Amino acid sequence: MIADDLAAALDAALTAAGLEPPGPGIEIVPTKNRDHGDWQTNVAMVLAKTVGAPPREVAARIVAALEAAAPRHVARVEIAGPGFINFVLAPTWLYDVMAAVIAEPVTYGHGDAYAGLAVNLEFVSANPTGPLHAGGGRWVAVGDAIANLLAAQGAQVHREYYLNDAGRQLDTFTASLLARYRDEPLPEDGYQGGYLIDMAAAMRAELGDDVDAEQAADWGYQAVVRELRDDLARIGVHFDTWFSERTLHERGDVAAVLAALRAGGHTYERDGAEWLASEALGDQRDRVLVRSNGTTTYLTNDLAYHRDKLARGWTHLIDIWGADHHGQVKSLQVAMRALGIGTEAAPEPEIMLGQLVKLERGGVVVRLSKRTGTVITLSDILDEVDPDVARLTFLLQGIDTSLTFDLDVVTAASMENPVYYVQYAHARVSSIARRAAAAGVARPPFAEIDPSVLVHERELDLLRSLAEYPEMLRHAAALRAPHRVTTWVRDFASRVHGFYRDCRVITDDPELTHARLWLVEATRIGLAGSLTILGVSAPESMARLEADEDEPDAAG
RNA sequence: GCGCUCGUAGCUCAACGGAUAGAGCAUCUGAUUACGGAUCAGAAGGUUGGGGGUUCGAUUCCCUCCGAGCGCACCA
Repeated sequence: MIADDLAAALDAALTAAGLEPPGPGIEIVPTKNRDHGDWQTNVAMVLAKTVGAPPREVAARIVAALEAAAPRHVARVEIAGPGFINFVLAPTWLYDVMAAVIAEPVTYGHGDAYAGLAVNLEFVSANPTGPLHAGGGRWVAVGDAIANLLAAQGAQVHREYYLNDAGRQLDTFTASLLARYRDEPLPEDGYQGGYLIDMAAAMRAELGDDVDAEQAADWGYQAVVRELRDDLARIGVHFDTWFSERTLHERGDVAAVLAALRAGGHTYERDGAEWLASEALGDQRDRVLVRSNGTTTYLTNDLAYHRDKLARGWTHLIDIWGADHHGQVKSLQVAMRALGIGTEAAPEPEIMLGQLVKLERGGVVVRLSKRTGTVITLSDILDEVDPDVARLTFLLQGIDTSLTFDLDVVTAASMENPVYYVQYAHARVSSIARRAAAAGVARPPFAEIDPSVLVHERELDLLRSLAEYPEMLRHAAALRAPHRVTTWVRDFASRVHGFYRDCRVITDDPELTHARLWLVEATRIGLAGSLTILGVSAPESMARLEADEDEPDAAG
């Protein structure tokens, strides 16, 4: 590819000019502004200091060497601005891009940055005390997309859901369920959500009128987990493992972790409890491992859990947490290090914090709480919009920013959702292919077409986007930032629509028609590939939008 | 009080330390007897919260102030 060619040429030029080879901070990237050529490098500016000459002077030496042995496709090399070296390329470089896309219709842009890495990605993991709420959909969509991103870089990825089925919250849940079942007052800070009334009725229908506490605990837990699975299936996310916290206690994993920490001299007694000396390791303060009543804290259990994931063979752990849990990040990572796992620079687990979703309805914030009973579930959302809309809405922005999910905008006015804009682009290009086939216009083998007839700016813009796609994917994976894929595909879709408008594909000119049909195919590959990473479908056709006036009026 | 995260166009958000900070929505102007108009073209909109620093270059990194959200349990 062109990036490698340019890098090699630059490397050689630096040597020829008697300069140091490229080091950190030096980049060869596509230009943002077409006035600056097609690709650019900042090498002269970075080297200026050590060379002891002005950047433009250094650039001049490099350019002289570059011109002596110009790499393929390079039409011109220019020095610009503070010392950028700009490469002006012939369009032929883009025809190479097109060939590369066509050669890998399913995996174009994928890489091997994480080949050999076995990642355990834990996300969602909402407590099994009720249905997934609407805001939790963010972790569903983001986690699944990150898994896809990592897999596209060669990692083996395992999606895992942790069920906190051993804590006090589950007891409270059971007590609440039982209270609803017996039509008694809810316990102090019980779950007030209306869903428990429905569950109690379902339990009565299934088990009769003599359910005891133990049966209720078991049935309630099973019912909730079943519901969680169903909700996730509705949005198309599959977890490879549903891990039960109880297992850790039953197998003695928790006790084993405690023993290891004691052996390492990281624990001490105070006030009848057992503490981890975590402040000395970099935590804000020391943490309790074993309460004075003899039970272990979440931290101890979590340590056992993460150690188990590694014991199961995963070489890297990633957790996605809500930002409201950020206070626990340091504790867990520091304690893992006390167990000899991970380093300060590369902690295990890697924890991604995501800002919580703010739900609005008609511009008014809706506060959600299973406790107080205000529950808008993911399932409620999926009753109104299809999974693609829900997913892309959650993937529009980075997880560092708090996301406002306006239920009215996303549901009632869903036609404005960007997902349709992108999917429509895919439906359009698919339509062109169908149209051509119906008209008896066969696409000759790619090797037999002449791509050089593709000279329209719209056509070249499509190929430029596709040229950047692999790097974008690699970067999005490294940053665990699927919203970059969303940004890319929205921009790409915009170029597709522009191309569609200005460049008729099926014409009287067979050569142009053939080349454009292949360009359309490359475009389809880019759209479908990126949407697949996002977990959004790429439809070949869409239902025609009906004009608002055609909607049956409430008065009529 | 301590800590984490954030502050970019009217609104919602982008932007590997790079050149003139970009999109969508909303507003205003235009384009269609259609390879699907759920589209396209254009206009307008900014002291990137304030102030310092690092450097050839800062929305990005560091310090400080202001503002917002969230944590600071022998709950998870």
